[in-house]
Amino acid sequence: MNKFLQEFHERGYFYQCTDNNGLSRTLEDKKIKAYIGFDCTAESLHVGSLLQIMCLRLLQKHGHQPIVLLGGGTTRIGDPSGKDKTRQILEEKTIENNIKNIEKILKIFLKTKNKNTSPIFVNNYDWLKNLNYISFLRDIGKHFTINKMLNFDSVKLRLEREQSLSYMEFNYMILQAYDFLELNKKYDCKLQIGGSDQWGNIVNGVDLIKRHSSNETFGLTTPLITLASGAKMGKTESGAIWLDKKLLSTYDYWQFWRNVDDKDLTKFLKIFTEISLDEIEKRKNDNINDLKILLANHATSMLHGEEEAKKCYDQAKKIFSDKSSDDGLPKIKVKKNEMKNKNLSDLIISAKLETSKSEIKRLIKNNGIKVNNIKIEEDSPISQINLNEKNYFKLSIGKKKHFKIEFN
RNA sequence: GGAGGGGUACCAAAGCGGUCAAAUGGGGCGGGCUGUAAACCCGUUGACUUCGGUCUUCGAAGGUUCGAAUCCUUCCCCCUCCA
Repeated sequence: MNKFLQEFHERGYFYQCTDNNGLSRTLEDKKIKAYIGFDCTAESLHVGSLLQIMCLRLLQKHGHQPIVLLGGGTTRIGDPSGKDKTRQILEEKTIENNIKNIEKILKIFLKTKNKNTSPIFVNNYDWLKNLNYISFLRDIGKHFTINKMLNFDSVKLRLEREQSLSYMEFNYMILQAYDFLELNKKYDCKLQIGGSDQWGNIVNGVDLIKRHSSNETFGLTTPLITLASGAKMGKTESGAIWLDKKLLSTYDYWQFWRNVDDKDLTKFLKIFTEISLDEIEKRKNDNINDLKILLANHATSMLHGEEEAKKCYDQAKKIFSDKSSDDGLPKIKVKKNEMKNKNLSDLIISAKLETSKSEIKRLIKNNGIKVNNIKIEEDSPISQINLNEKNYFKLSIGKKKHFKIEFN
């Protein structure tokens, strides 16, 4: 098997392929261009898209060139795959904005130095916006039979549940297939990769290209990654794990990886880091917490850089290992005169660490708030808090959130 | 178009004139145990409060009543069945 495909399998990226042997041969033959489309309904990507990003990097590693399709056109329609309801239609401006942001994030992950593997960014709005309806139906529409379309899961499931499916959404798969055709024509793109929910859309593209221009292309899908808890990758209870530090701090991103379930650890090391499989195998009996740190460091480095990852590690170490040290805690500056007659709870609210006083009371009652590592029994004036010689005190909310409150 | 059923907190779901800030489960948060894990156990889960209470909330707006999530009217939305 081709090396790219082999690693694709070994790392747990593989779910389905339209033609394993054919693809292997093609990849072996020469370096190709492959594309992955990204949904632009949110302003950023979260870790749910990270596997796709890793695929792009893997392509680069093996000398192939990734094409990143940002679906400016298709996002205007909404993919019905896996959805019970029509998505809210987004404003044009929002979509444009999302695309810019997402592109920025992807550029962090992808290598741009080597011309042969540097990613090509495309926006399908460029070719979809000017389609002529009649000629599109004649050229493209004739290759799709309703009989077959009705059998695709994205459509079938909707209909079976008697959920309405608009004609607009029904066309989504045709547009995605057309994207592939367009990329095949323009760039000789031979492969589309996507999540397993994209299988139908991808197969349609491969089919369309064969019928339309008799070119051979391939589709490859990745499994849906779930957490051991059963939750989908990306959205945790406390919010999505965004890949944008404006939405999720580097420290919290690091912590996400540091806190993965034991059962997910090896799987995640394979999928979300580029540590060699030999190395992972060799270290599999290491202390599990060290391995989690390894995962966190690698995953964070890839997105925020090694230096930032190191900072996160140091910060975590100080918070959880050397509890005595207050270095590296997030600092919150407070104006002394504004807080003169205020209680601790007022300070917490004004620093936006919590939003409600009732919540703070509850936390206090449940022993959740500490000042200088000592549980506090009740809300009390700030003036009673002992500051250390450097004019700050340490505030802890729960076991994992710690802050340095400085006065000036 | 006709006939029914329904919209309750983060989600699911009970309540069907006062004892309802609203059962129960999930989720969240906090605590315990531990390894910053999982499992388990306990507490908590509208806001404000001088801790006496006060204010806002059961699709929306009105009304009946001393009193409404609960009854009436209108409107909006969703679902099921029939055509």
